[in-house]
Amino acid sequence: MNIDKNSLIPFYLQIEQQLTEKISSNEIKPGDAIPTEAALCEIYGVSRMTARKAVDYLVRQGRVARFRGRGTFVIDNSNEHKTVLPLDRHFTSTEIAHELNQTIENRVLEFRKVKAEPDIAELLNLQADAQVYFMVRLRFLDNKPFVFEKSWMLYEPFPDLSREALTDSKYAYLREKGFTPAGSNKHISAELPSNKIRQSLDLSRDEPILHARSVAYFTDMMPFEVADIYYNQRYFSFSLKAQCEKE
Amino acid sequence: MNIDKNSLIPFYLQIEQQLTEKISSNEIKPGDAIPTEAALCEIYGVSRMTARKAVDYLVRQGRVARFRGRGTFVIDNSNEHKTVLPLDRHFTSTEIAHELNQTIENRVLEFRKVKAEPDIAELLNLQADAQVYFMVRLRFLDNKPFVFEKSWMLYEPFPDLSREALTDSKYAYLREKGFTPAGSNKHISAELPSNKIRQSLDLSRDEPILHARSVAYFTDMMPFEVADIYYNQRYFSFSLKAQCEKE
DNA sequence: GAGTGGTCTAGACCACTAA
DNA sequence: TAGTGGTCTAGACCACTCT
Repeated sequence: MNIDKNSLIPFYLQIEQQLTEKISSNEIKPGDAIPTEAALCEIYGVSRMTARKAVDYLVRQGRVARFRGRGTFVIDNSNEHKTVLPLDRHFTSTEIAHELNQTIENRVLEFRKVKAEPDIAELLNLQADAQVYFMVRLRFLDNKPFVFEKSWMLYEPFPDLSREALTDSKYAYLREKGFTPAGSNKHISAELPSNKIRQSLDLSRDEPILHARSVAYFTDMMPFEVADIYYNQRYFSFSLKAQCEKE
Repeated sequence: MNIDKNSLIPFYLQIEQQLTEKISSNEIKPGDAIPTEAALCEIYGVSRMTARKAVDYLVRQGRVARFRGRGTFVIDNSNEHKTVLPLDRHFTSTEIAHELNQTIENRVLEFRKVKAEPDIAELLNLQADAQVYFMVRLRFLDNKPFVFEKSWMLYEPFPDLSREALTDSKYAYLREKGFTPAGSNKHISAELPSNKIRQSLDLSRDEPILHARSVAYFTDMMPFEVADIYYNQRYFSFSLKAQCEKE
């Protein structure tokens, strides 16, 4: 319950470690408040900026959440109550919503034709500057936003793609047109969200988020869509199956 | 090149947005230094703490890296030079190392028998307090740390498991014993690393990391290992394939 | 030695919450 | 109204790098 002011370890790190210890050991339980910033200054004999910096790290690690006017509280990080969504299945959100008996909603934030940037064009096997659709969708499961999705899709075979089709089901539209999506390759990373994505997904500025750059293809292996997908891990947990051998 | 001091948007956010814009538009290119903290104070007419806070966010987003005594530089975040490792294959690191003609090294940091905590016991279909192996490994591909792995494994069928077997290849050991790993289920999340993991993987304190809670099972679907795996996305990029339909 | 980022202080004013 | 976190200032000393 004290810091060593002669230590090489910065004050804020020492304070963070002690708070972490108290949370891990359940001395401060999920739902409980940690000491207020003023209290931390008092307890450890540091300035408020230093106390805040210690708490900053706990916030970023997702251990606590701050509420102005109320206090800073320990978060229950267990996945127990989160809905599990598979990362290794594609175009199945509608199915999953059915299985779970939950509603699904697609909100189309942007939809227009653009010239493909070089990296997108290359992934789609197009000439640079070819026309593609660009769309941004925010998707809700049970009224909770679960993905923010920017995507670039082939224009040629789908000249009549509409906002309505995207609001309904992109998968259904493609099948109607006689194309069968086969799957996608994804590259997964952990990132901090931009402001726009953070706000859309109803996240705090400081929590990291899962990001996938996905390239989807038809059964003939023709790529038809490149997407940047951001997954909301606040209410959802994302799973995948790994196999030992290639088939 | 100026901030609005009457805006409701905090100064540090305005500065961050302007820097982000300059980096995105390539006005400041990868490898270039952004203005020093003193310069930012001068340019925007703010105190140093405010200027630093703006840069803090860029650091966390992985856009820039700070070097004491030298400056703060824009990072090249393209995946072009990263080695791609599949998340949806299990126990294949040795194979992959072979394919890439790179070395693999497993450093065993801890290895002992412990009583299984309730959550681990449940996942392994054991009684609470049953004996299990607990091990921590740091694994290197081409001398770069690519995963930090804490795992709990069945003790019963493997009374002679040794540090040496873990240093060599866990997969090979299991097959020798007549057990055939079939795959694993993983839950993926984005997190900020603890100090220990950060140091092991040679990361900065501020970059988010991919985490998987994995449950591995044999061909008869018997679970044999629970693992917390942390993936280093600094030198590696992690991929997976998604299918459209269940088989 | 000059310049960089890393840490820290002791204040300040503000917006929001709860009693 | 009292207490909380959110932002901000104008300094300070330090460790490190580069020349």
